[in-house]
Amino acid sequence: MAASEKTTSFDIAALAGVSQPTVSRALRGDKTVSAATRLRIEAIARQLNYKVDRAASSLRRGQTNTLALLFFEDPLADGSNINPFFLSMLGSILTTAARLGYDLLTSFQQLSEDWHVDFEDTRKADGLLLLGYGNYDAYRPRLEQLVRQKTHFVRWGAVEPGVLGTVIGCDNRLGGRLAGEHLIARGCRRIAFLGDASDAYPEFRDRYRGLADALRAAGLPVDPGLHVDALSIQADGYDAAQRLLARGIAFDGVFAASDLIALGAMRALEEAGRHVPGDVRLVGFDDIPSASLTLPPLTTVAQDYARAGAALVDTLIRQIGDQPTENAVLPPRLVVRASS
Amino acid sequence: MAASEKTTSFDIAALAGVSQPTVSRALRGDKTVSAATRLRIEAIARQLNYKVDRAASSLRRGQTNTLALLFFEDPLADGSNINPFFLSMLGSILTTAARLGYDLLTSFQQLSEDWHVDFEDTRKADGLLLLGYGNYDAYRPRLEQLVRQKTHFVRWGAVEPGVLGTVIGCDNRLGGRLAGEHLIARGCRRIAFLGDASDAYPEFRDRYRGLADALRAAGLPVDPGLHVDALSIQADGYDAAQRLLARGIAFDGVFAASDLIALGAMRALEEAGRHVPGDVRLVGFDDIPSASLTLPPLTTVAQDYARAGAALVDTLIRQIGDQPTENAVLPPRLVVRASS
DNA sequence: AAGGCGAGGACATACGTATTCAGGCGCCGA
DNA sequence: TCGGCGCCTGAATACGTATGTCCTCGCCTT
Repeated sequence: MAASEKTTSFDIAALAGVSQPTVSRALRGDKTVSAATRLRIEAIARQLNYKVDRAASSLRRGQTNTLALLFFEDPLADGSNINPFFLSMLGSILTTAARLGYDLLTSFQQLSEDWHVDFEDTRKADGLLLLGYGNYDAYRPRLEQLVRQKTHFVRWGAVEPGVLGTVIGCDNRLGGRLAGEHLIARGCRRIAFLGDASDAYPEFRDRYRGLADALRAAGLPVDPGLHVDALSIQADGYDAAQRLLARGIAFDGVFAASDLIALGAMRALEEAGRHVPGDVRLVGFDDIPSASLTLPPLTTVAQDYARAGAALVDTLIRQIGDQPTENAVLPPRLVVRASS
Repeated sequence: MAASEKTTSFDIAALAGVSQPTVSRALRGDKTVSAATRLRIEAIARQLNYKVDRAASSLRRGQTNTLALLFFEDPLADGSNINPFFLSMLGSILTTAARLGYDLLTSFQQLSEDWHVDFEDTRKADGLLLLGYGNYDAYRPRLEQLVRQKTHFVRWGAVEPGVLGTVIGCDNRLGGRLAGEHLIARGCRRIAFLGDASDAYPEFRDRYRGLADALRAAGLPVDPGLHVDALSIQADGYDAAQRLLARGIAFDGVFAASDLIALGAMRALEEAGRHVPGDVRLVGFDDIPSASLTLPPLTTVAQDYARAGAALVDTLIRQIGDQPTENAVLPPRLVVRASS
């Protein structure tokens, strides 16, 4: 314990009476090292609390065994407000990465202008995990650059033809339909949609399409007047609901493109004296932790974030290992609570 | 753009007509490089999209410019359930770290048995950030080892004499007193406390002491029968409230040691027909994002997590730089909502 | 005019590990 | 008995950067 110097593989080698390369081989499980030697080396390493130096190993091998997680979002992504839905994925991402021998670097987009090249060029990480409800059009050039650079990355988002890179996402259209069918079954006839449904936000757009599917299937009209744009933050949901109210058009149900939007809308509706669910039935999307705690508890389309996180990491690591990977669509699930 | 090889400082050097060391010095801002040379090198580097290789740099300098964030918590820390209060700190931690030139590795304790040595020995990170409401007694040996190893680490927790390492925390006793005074001012005379108040959980203990301070100052008795142990998860709060109810002792106020406990208690109380705040006034601690969304919205003692995260990172980095650091206590703030 | 001094860079090398290549040793077959 | 073939292991080296040492050149001082 006197040694204040760092323990290196040379120290282990000396004690084991072998050379440094043998130590390296033994600890990496190389089969050319005899079992007896390996066991001896492992014992000594454990005893001295020796751990392979990450930097040296990375430098030599050219890979870091680290993944970078990037929260990228348009509105207010100042870090104090990371979308709780993505935050919920953190647990399973960490667990899965650790199980596969990877560490996780966390960051968010606003922190560096060139996040799309930074992690690759500096060799900080072997691959990127992109999480966020962003403006797809705005990010497209950067994604293109990632593809050009052959950076390994997996994104959470809308799975559709021609999408850039590998994408894992949920079946947003199905989710939208579930929400719509549920509201219709509850007697709603005029269902508003809060969320930007342009191609820049394909996830929200698909949720809207799902709602439209349900409406048409029930023989109900799809009224553009009942669609209000909103980004995925609470303040935007609040504004959107107010704009909807200001239009003076009748509605008896609201499908919000995300739970955060729904929370904002809920407040605006209550402030306007429109009681939920008495006057207006409300459904959200995501099932963030707060959803079950609101007044009233929020009916929502739940995404399986545990499975999502695992799938993201799994896919990314397979991609890093140059194995073929595919986009994946996870099924959503309707969680009925009191708001509808 | 043809080069599929990695760009190195040698490439830049060749193009700039200087040696590799000069490139290194120029990019690190070394003053022995003339301004003209530096500008030339910087221009070429930018053009080639050159970035210093993290692994090589770390190996050579012996430091990584990376911090490790560790969520450690006793109950249910399976990652799917990271305490939202600590999650809320993530934003300011990321921001502050980035501003000071550090990356952030994230992990949680359950993932590795020897987290307390891993990050230091592998040189993955220059320092550790420890976040969690843990059992202090259980962790003490590990903290002692960190101190022995001279690992740089800063912990969020209770600041008190004889504490191990550097600690940033909030004034829990003051927070407890604020909660107590508020409940007393609202007319409560028999206030229950939900939370483990042993020395193993010094933060909860201090909150309890603060409550006792307030009671005594008001000339009210401190009844041990009104104290029920609970760890900081919702399920435990639910159980604790049920145990309290089962005792059959009268109470008109509840101070929960954390918001998660309060949320669980709120449900148990409602299920038992004890209306909040009509029959029982309830106050929590932390001000997690969900607190304002519950039914009724939760009165709570807010911790300034933005400031907390910044202080943690700031202190840790100063410590890494061998500058003297001190424990710090941040003032809490009472946020009055409908639950009281 | 000669010595000195400072600025600006080049040279050599260290950081700790992983891998390629070559060699030693024992055992088997002919 | 000898060549050869595996099985292990050692020697040498590369990964890309950062830094200590030394050198060169130009200018200033006396």
